[in-house]
Order: sequence, then C-alpha cells, then structure tokens
Amino acid sequence: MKIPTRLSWPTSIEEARLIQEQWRDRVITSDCLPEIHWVAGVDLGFEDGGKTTRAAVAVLSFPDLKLVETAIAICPTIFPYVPGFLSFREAPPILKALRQLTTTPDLILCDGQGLAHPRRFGLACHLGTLLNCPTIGVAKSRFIGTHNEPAPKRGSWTPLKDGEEIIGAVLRTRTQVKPLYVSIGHKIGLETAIAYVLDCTPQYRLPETTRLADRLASNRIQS
DNA sequence: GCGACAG
DNA sequence: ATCTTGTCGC
Repeated sequence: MKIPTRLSWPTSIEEARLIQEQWRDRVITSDCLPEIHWVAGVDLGFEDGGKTTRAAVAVLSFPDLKLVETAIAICPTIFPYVPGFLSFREAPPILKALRQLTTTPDLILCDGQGLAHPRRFGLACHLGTLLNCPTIGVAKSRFIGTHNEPAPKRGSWTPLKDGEEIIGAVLRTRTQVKPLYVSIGHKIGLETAIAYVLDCTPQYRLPETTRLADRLASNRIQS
C-alpha cells in the first residue's frame, strides 16, 4: 500500500473546507475491490488531556477474523475536534500507524462517517482517497441525515437520507441493540459495505476490527 | 437567533 | 474522545 508522506495539511478550517471540496469528486462510490483477505480497523485514543494522540490499527484475516498484525503510532495532537473536520485531526496519526504494517489491508473500516457528511467527505472518504484503498465509514452515532428506525433484528437496515439523497445506512448489527451508521468511504457500494460490516460483526455491536483497534488505541490490552 | 454537532 | 461504579435489562 502506498502511503503518502508529503501531504500539505491545512492549518485552518477554511483551508480544510477547500480541501474537502477539492477532493470530494475523487471518491468512487461503486465496487472496485480486490478479493478480500485482510481487513483493517483503525481508531484513536488521546492522552495528556488531549495533547497526545495514539493511533492504532488492527489487521484481521477475512472471513475468519483472526488477528494478524497490529501497529500503534504516538504523535502530538495537531488539529482540534471540529464537527465536519474530523479527518484533519485523525488521518495523520492513522497514516503513521499504517506505515508500520507489513500486511497490506484490502479493506479498511473507519471509526466515523464516510459519505454521510455535510460535504460528502468524511473520514472514511478522506482516508480511502489518500490511500487509494477501499474504505467503509462505521459510526456509532448519527452526524447528519434522517432515517426511520430499522427493524429490531440483526441485519435490518434503513436508508440514511439527506433530503432525497441516500448517504448511508442505519444498520442493526445485533438484535435489539442500537444500530450503527454505515456509509461509503471509497471504492465500494453501499450494499456491499453493509454486507462486509455484517461479516465483520459476528458477535458484538461493533465490528471486530474496530473493537481490536479501539482496545489498542485506549491502551487496554486485555479482555 | 437557537439548537445540533462523527470522535 | 475523556472523566468514572455500580446497575438495569435482555
């Protein structure tokens, strides 16, 4: 996987917005995936009251979901959390962690939105286009859009819409449990994305990839 | 003007 | 995201 090194990173929200508007057209919203053997989950944790960012990646085999490799990167936090601009805070540490991998993931599940974003360029889209790798946005809560409640059974989903446009899916990954917000990141269609999220979520509300990365990012190694 | 707002 | 214990419900 080619991971960009010399990216010009914005220092203001205004610059960041221009980059989103300039890059949004590069997002590929249909299936353009290889055979999937390795699936990665990425997540962040913060230390020192937010001054330090800890990025973690977990690579699992697919479809058996066995842990294959992990990587962690620690860096000073460079960008504040501003709704709509999450990727400018999270992408640099994630790229640094990905650089340490020996394995090349075929698909990355991101902790946040993809197309379900005000300018259709959430974290998953940004990472996917930077890496030229298929990505899916898997968020634990709604950011934008409206939807009906999906049926209580695992696998049920309803469209997440912004006006008449379908920007994602509200997916029940566990029966009777609060659903997840799934959206296209890059090089994958929504229905395919939903199928992979379900395949990666055999037991808990969150995908195994996310759970593993989350644990590493927050420095909790056991359980 | 007011409320909402991924992590 | 993070600060934090026990507790209610399936």
